[in-house]
Amino acid sequence: MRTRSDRPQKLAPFRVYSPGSLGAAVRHYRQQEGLSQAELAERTGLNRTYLSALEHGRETEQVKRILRVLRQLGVRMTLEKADW
Amino acid sequence: MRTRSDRPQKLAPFRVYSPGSLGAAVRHYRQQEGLSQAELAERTGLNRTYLSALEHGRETEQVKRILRVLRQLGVRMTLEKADW
DNA sequence: CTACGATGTCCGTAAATGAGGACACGATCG
DNA sequence: CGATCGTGTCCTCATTTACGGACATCGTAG
Repeated sequence: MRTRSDRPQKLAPFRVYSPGSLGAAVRHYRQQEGLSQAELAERTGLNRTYLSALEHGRETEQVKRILRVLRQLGVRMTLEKADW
Repeated sequence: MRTRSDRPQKLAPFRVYSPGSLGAAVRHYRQQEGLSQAELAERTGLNRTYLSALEHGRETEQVKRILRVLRQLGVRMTLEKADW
């Protein structure tokens, strides 16, 4: 079982409503993990340049399209640390 | 305050872990709104062909990349009806 | 000061992908 | 049956975008 010693901690969920907020969340979680862009890039097989752009909410027509669809449907997107 | 007459209803949140699950969620919410792909396409200014592909989770590289980053960071993405 | 790590950013290129239009199919309606 | 609607799918074209490499800046440790 799990002891409640060091609490799982109510990790605030991130509300994603734009490419910018998505990027901010990614950066937040990346730093929380103590990873550099380069390390995360390597682990995910992605380009560091891409990650930098992602965190800045740039180059993401795609994300905007999807968020537009969700907004139109009245759906909210949230990100949160999987506490398990 | 808010009366509990017609409950806000515990709308099940969707867990997004792949392009496919994202598509399934979009379809679910679209139908819940009683919209056809064509109508949603018009309202969002997107192409119906694109929406069809999106709902089918047609391996959108973009989404996969982002989900890969989130998974690597141990972050969970969820979609849910904004009940307001 | 010097060295180094982290990050922002620019460039050229190749690949991914959305737009638009068209056609097929199945279901429903009259 | 014929008409219509919703959706899947295919094609082509133009645009978008990620990759890779390189360089500049900034902060910090030595």
